[in-house]
Parts: sequence; structure tokens; C-alpha cells
Amino acid sequence: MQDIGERLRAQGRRMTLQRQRVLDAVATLGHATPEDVVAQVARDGGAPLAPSTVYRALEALESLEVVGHTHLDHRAPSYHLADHADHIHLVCRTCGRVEQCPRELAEVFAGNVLAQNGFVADVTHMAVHGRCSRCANS
Amino acid sequence: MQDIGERLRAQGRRMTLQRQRVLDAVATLGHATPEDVVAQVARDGGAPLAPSTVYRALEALESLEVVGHTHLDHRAPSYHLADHADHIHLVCRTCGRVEQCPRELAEVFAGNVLAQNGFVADVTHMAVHGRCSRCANS
DNA sequence: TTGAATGCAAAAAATTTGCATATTG
DNA sequence: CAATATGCAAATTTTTTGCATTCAA
Repeated sequence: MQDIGERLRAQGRRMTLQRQRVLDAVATLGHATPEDVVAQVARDGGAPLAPSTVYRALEALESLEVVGHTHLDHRAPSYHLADHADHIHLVCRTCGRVEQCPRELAEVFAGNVLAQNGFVADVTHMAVHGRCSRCANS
Repeated sequence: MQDIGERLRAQGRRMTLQRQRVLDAVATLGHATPEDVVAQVARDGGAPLAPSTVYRALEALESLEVVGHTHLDHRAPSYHLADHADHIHLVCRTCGRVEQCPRELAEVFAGNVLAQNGFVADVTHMAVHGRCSRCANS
């Protein structure tokens, strides 16, 4: 996880200050849309980054699996650090709140899918929609 | 499920030919992005529908839970009939193929989430990403 | 030095909105 | 008739692309 630079180089890519700032922004925010990242980076003291730079940085970092993303709601890819991806997102359809649960809860499910379909599921990529306890009782 | 018209009326909405055509298109295609629906409807013999009409129709039908949607890939809400939503989508990250598995495989997971978070999960809304058997062995 | 990355601005997508008109109930 | 839905075009929003310039290795 440390030598992201090296991993980028191994792919013929490069480490840049901008990519570091994008990565820091994702780390700071926990979950962030590209737009959120643009905003956070603008707040970190340096010069603002062009949106295209942010998009390309996220793409590069995702190809290294340093970050990942889920679709928490309709139109919003939400990026997070890959090693922060030890949980599953539960999105309430009513109030929109996002909560988390440990990935272990889906272990049996992943096992089932592997056994039945031979499919290796990345359960932390899932956004599980439904109703949170608060909204379910109303 | 039959009198969608009535259910629309119950909400102060109306049944129209356009909405029927949108619904038919979704039924025909199985899974369809709004764009797919526009294309399918254009093929069904009638006059083409304005994209905004399709978007609004899908919204209306979804509010009745006659259709639902998932995000099979990055930027594409994919609509399907709600009563076709008895399965979970498995999206291969490598080849992009989408396969399905019965929702029962996620029953334990849904139970876990309910027990631990009080969250009522709609597992058929999930798009599970990972690698299909073919791509996992390569 | 050399090719990958950036920044910017323009181009594409993908939705949404305003409003006059057509239609449903 | 009254109010919702449609069609169209314009406005947004979100993401991608082209290209000259900068910068990492």
C-alpha cells in the first residue's frame, strides 16, 4: 500500500502530486464522488485540480486497486480507499442515509455464489438498498 | 399487478399509452437503460417517445414498484419488471457479462443484516461485482 | 530526453426542466 | 372541465476528449 508510486511505474504510469492529493482527498472523505474530490482538493491548500485530472487520477488509482467505488445512489459513483473496503454499504431508500455492516455478514452469500455460479464476488462493492431500522418502522 | 392503471390513479396519476409502451419495452428487453427503452419503443411500431417521457414514465412505474432498477455498470441504470426481480445480478468485472443467481442465496445475508442493523435489505437491487468462473480462472 | 500527466476548453452523454398543448378521468 | 402527461427545446449535470504544455523518471 505504501509504494503506490512503484506500482504505478510498474504499469508504465507515474506518481504525481495531483494523484497524491486525490488519494488524500479520498482518504479524508471516506466516501467521495469525483465532484466531492474536486471540492476537497480545492480545500487542501493547493491549486484546484481540473475535473478531468481528478477523473483520470481516480481511474489510475482504481486500476491499481488502491481505491474502489460503489454506487450509493442513482447517479453517483462513490470512491473509497480499497483497504477501507472491509464493509458493505447499506443505503436507505427512504431517508438516504448510508450505514455499514461488516463484510462477514455476506460470507455465506459469497460462498453460495461461488459454489453455484463459480462467481468470485467482491461483496464490498455492493450497495445494498432497502430501509433502515428507523424508516422500516413508520 | 394487473391494474397498473388503477394503482396509478390511486396516486392521482394516470395511465397512458406511452407508459404502457414503456412498460412493454422493459418487459421485452428484460433489462434496459432509459436509452434502450427509447430505442425499443421506437421499434414497436408507434411514434418515438421523447426521452423525457421515458424518464418520467420509468419514474412513475418505479414509484408503483412495477419496475425497479439496478446499476449493472458504471453509468447505466438498468430497469426491469419488479416481478422479474427474483434474482440477483452478478456482473463480471473482467468480461462484463451479467449472470444471475436466485435471491435465496442471499437469504442468510439479508437475515444477518436485519438482525445486526435492523436494515431491511432488498437484495434483488444489488449488482454484485466480481469475476465470473471463466475469468477467474485465467 | 521522452512519454505520461496536466490543464483548459470544447464536445459528448445523460438527465432534467419549463411551458404550451394534448389527454385522461 | 381540471389536472396530469406529453413533446420539444433549452438548460443542467456529469464525464470524456483533443491538444499544447509541463513534469516525472
